[in-house]
Amino acid sequence: MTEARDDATDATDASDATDATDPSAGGERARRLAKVAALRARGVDPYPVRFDRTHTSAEVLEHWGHLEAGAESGDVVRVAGRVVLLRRMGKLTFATVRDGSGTIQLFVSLAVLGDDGFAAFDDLDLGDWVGAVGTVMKTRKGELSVQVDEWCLLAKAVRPLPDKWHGLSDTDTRFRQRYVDLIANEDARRIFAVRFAVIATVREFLRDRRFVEVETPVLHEQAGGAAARPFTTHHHALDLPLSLRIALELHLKRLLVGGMERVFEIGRVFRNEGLSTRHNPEFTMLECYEAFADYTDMMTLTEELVAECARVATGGTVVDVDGVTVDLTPPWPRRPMLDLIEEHAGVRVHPGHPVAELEAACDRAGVPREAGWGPGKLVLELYEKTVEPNLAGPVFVLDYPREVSPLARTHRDDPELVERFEAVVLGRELANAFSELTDPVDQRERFEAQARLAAAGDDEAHGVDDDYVRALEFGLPPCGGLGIGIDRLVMLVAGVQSIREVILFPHLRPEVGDDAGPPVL
RNA sequence: GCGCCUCUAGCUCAACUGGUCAGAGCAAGUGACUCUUAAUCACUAGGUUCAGGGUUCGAGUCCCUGGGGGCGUACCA
Repeated sequence: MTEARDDATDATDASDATDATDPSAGGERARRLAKVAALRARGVDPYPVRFDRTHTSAEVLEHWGHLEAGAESGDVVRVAGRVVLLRRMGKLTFATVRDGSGTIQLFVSLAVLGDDGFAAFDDLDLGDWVGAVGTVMKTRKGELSVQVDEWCLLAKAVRPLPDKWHGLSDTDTRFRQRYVDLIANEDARRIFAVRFAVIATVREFLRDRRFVEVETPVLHEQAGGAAARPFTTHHHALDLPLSLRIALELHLKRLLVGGMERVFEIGRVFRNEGLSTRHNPEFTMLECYEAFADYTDMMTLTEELVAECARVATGGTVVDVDGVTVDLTPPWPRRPMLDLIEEHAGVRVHPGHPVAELEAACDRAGVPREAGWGPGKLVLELYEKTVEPNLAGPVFVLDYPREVSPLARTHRDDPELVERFEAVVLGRELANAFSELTDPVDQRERFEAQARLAAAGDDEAHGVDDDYVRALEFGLPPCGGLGIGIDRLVMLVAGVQSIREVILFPHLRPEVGDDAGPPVL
């Protein structure tokens, strides 16, 4: 028994009263808080200001990984990380320490540190952050290690780590306390590494093609660019109702009017709708616009971009999502929507057909419909209910009804259709793109049609954006636009089924209970 | 919003049809151990079985209400 341990034990006893009301980890948190007090009493700061690190664990492996078992390099390094495993052997302790790059073993011996230093190291708990100074060596069993000459506590953890083998699997806790998930679960760290790689790849890919990254407002006077219910808020000083954006589209196209020929934005958008494995109220959207291009150019861009993300994230263009293999290698098939409906529902429809006929087609296909839907909406419903869920993909679904696409250019060959596609993978929309509508008169009419829907009670339709039409009146060059849900792209290349797995802090109902409350001291 | 499933120690999980059933592993405490690798070994402690009602001689188990989560569905161009 060392003096330090005596202090800690006494302090624990002194704070026994807190145990009964401590909501976390039984008495473990109180015990560790008592250690913090004991450290301070000895003049040790359990939360010091900084540490000079010379090497990450990966760098130690890179430079000294070749050492022979049992060899000492003689090179001194300073490493830092969280203690995730401890193996105490009496006068020798092995600690596995993890930093952002991996893990490194600390080799800690009584003979080197002396009684006090060794006893203090023995007082560490799993989860504590430490900094260590020592010689790089390899144990007789061949484990690369730092033989510790000096060390210090960098941050005391007062809550215990989850099970070191089984990790943390409770989804509620994993998402609410993502920090614990990231500590405990290798797969969580992997998924977010994929996410960061995908976003970096998108930026690099588009910059290589001379797209300029821009930032546009999140607060809109009038939400537009998509069919969705916005969140609303209020600006106090201006006494102005505002909406959070539901898309990036309208501002980006204004920039093309201004002469910026290729722009993109990766930004958060917000939609006030239900939650599911595929929907989070706020999610990250990529939109890019290219002057003088049309939707066929956007198809090429899409398949190349997605394939490149998959290559960077996984090394190849064939991904596996829960046992289902998807080959993302370009080119992807391009199929008109009306052909697909004919294949899957056995009926040749067209948005130019009479409403009664299309309603009958829906009824025969067992697709529920609402009174008042126009022909375009009926055709779209037929597609979404009978075709989309069955498309393994990747596939480009081409040429949507004009009525349901108020921002897309009328099709060059068919006035009832627009030049629009969605990329579908595993029955889900991954990308949405058009040859953009550039005619200000046509655009105003489309907006007015939406405004009539809104007036009729459709809370996902929006009114006329006068400033946007004014911008078009200055001349929007012919252009193609593309939107990709980054979260869904990450899900695809990371091979996960829930959007919550790829969002660091997914939206959940408010937490109940007192575990997150103030410390009981 | 609706339907189904689920909630047991800090973590991961047990407990046949209601009947010594509140248990195990990890984590924690004590002890042994100078080459471990999820270290090992011995001992110890740890619970409002999500909350509140109810049925019963008896409820972790059955019923009701509420809460969290999951899945499906609706909504989601």
